[in-house]
Amino acid sequence: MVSESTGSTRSRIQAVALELFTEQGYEKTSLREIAERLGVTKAALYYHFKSKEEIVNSVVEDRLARLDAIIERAHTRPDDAAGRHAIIAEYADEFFQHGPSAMRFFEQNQTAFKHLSGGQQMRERLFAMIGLLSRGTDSPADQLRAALALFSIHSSLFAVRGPELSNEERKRVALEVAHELLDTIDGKPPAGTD
Amino acid sequence: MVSESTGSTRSRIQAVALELFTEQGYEKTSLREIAERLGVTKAALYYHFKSKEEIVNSVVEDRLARLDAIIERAHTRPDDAAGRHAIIAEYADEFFQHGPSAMRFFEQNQTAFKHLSGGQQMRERLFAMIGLLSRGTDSPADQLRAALALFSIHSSLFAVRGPELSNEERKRVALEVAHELLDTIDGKPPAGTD
Amino acid sequence: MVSESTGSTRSRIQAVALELFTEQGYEKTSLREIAERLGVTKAALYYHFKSKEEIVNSVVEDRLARLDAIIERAHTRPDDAAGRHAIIAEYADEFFQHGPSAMRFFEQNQTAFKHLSGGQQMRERLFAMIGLLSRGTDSPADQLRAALALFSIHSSLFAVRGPELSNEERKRVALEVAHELLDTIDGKPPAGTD
Amino acid sequence: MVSESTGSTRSRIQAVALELFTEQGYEKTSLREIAERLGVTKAALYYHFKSKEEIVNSVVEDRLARLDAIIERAHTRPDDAAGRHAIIAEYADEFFQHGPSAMRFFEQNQTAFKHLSGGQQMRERLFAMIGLLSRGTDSPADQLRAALALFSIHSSLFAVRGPELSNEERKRVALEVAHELLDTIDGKPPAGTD
DNA sequence: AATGAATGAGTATTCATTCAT
DNA sequence: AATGAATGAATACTCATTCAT
Repeated sequence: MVSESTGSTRSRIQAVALELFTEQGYEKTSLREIAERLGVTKAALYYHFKSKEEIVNSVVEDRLARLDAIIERAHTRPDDAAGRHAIIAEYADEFFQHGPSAMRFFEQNQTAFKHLSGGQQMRERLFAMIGLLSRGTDSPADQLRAALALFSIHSSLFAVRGPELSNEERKRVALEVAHELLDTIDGKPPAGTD
Repeated sequence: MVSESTGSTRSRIQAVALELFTEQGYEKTSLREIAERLGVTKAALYYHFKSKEEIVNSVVEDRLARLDAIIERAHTRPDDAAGRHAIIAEYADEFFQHGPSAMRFFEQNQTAFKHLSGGQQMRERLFAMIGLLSRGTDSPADQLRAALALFSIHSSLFAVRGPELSNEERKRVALEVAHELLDTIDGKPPAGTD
Repeated sequence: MVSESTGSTRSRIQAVALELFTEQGYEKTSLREIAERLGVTKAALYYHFKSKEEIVNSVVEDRLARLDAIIERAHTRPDDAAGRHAIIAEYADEFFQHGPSAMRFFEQNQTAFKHLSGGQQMRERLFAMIGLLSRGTDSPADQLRAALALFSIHSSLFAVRGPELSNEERKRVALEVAHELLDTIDGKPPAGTD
Repeated sequence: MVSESTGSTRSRIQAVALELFTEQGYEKTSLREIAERLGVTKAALYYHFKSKEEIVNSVVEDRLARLDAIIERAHTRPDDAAGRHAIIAEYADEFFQHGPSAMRFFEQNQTAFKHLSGGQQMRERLFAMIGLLSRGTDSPADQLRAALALFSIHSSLFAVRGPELSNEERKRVALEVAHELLDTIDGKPPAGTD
């Protein structure tokens, strides 16, 4: 209702939409609600985006681009513990910098995302990450370790109940646990783990 | 359109609802759709349940009861690696026996569940499980390990790409990784806990 | 707004829709308007018909059936002036009995009907009639005469300005002119025309 | 998307509008659609015309003027078969020269035209033409013959199925049939009608 | 001569729910 | 144990139109 005219209308729509979609879910959030929060009419949303789905896609788009960059660099890294550490570290940096909101958005809307083009691309990227973290092994256990290493980053936000943990601390903890998981991959644990 | 009339109408409603809610999400699934699949009218659903939410709750209810049993038994177990193994093993048994559908249902509908009483209870139980798996430690890393041990069970269904893995094999893999995580908890191997 | 409960709701919807579609056009007539005239809600319309288009189709359906019957009988008639007289007479009977409303409806909504399945079928039937009235000749002029014979029936409603003409009289006039046109077909004018 | 920039924007708008209104109907055609086809914005349309209706009126205007000229000349012609031939010939010339598009536009949008000032004027002119073609007779049958003579011109475009007929040929056929109709007018029925 | 941004009123359609039978 | 008929409130989306630039 109040229009704190920060930024162009287009990006204000994206911000409010991201927030509401995350809180209440994509389906449950109506365009009326978004418009009201911004103090504009529904028709204004349609001036900037041609459908509800397009709002989602536009929000997802730049996270997708950043993920793609990470994935590209990951391909060039050595297929060993050190390489995997580097990959997950980059992912954690991205996640804690721009990410929590976008990722929570994604996790909170899994079913909706199944049928949204932006969502499907997100899925693909995550599976690509997992694949890259478990390159060179076919072991099911290793694949699972790679997946959990990734989830370690995501989960650190809500699974760790420590009341007043900074994001920096959460990231450190998340990486610590992720490293343990990644180091077990391939049956070649680094020397000093025992 | 007419499902095989197996079981009472009431339980057929629950089964179809669970399936559709999981596939398409709670919000996206309409009572009309459920009714049509069963070959009855919407009004029939209202004979058996007094609202859409109540269908969800009734579906969740017995899983909740079983989870409660597991949690109760968990309280009596020793606060060491062996105890944790026993807890997670029981959880895995439940999950792979009745569970995948119910759990996927839950994971696919996180936002909806935030505002559904059955969902909130599910959340509580999961956090209780994580708490029990990391009893006796305040370490954030340990809490995260406990959470990931739980997610190891859930993730084994989709994160492991092995094409033709049986549920039995998935369970074994999930527990293998879960054990690694749980065994790292506390840095104080069973002895010094008392 | 007033609900003179004549007939089932379903057929009252059809009647009101036909009337409004004819007066104002299909596109210009909203379901809200139809519902209001009937004193029901829009949702009630959707209980009886699954879309706006379906209302049109259902209205057109029985006229279509009657037209088909006429066409079928027309096939069995001799391919001469007498046969053509019989065909057009039957058509005129149908038109003046049930028809004016339905036909005006059709003529007033030509563009809409192009994209409505019921409309396309109507078109087909009319062209079939024209074809049957000009069977056995390839002469363009004859085809045109056949078409105008048909339009003679339709046009008699509005083209004849005589203020207080009964439908019976209009039909007689229409058939008189139609006969002239049909009798010229095929270069075999009936004996006394020259 | 960008049309060949032939002619001023104003007349390009008229051309595209006429085309779309005829194909899809006035109501169904949106200004957005027209603007997109031209590669301009909707607001540009409003620079040239002050409303949607005004676009229609402007398109109709010059046809109206030409019709008026024909009607004026018609008044001066003798009230006999030869005079009527001259009138209909002039009308056919106009119709086949500029007309088919404009006339189809009119016929395809009858309901819309009822409430559009340009449309009402078109109606008037057509009835005036019919009146002039049946001057001097009160016979309903003659009025109908006059109307059908006019429709003969219009119908020749679609009612004659001859695949590759030129407009010139269609005109000839149309006039042949129109003449037959007009020659019967005047209460001087051919011998055998009684 | 035109655009970018927006609006107010409307559209068809869907939904969860109710209730008399 | 269920249906047929209906409702009120909502939804995504579209339209003709306006106006400052």
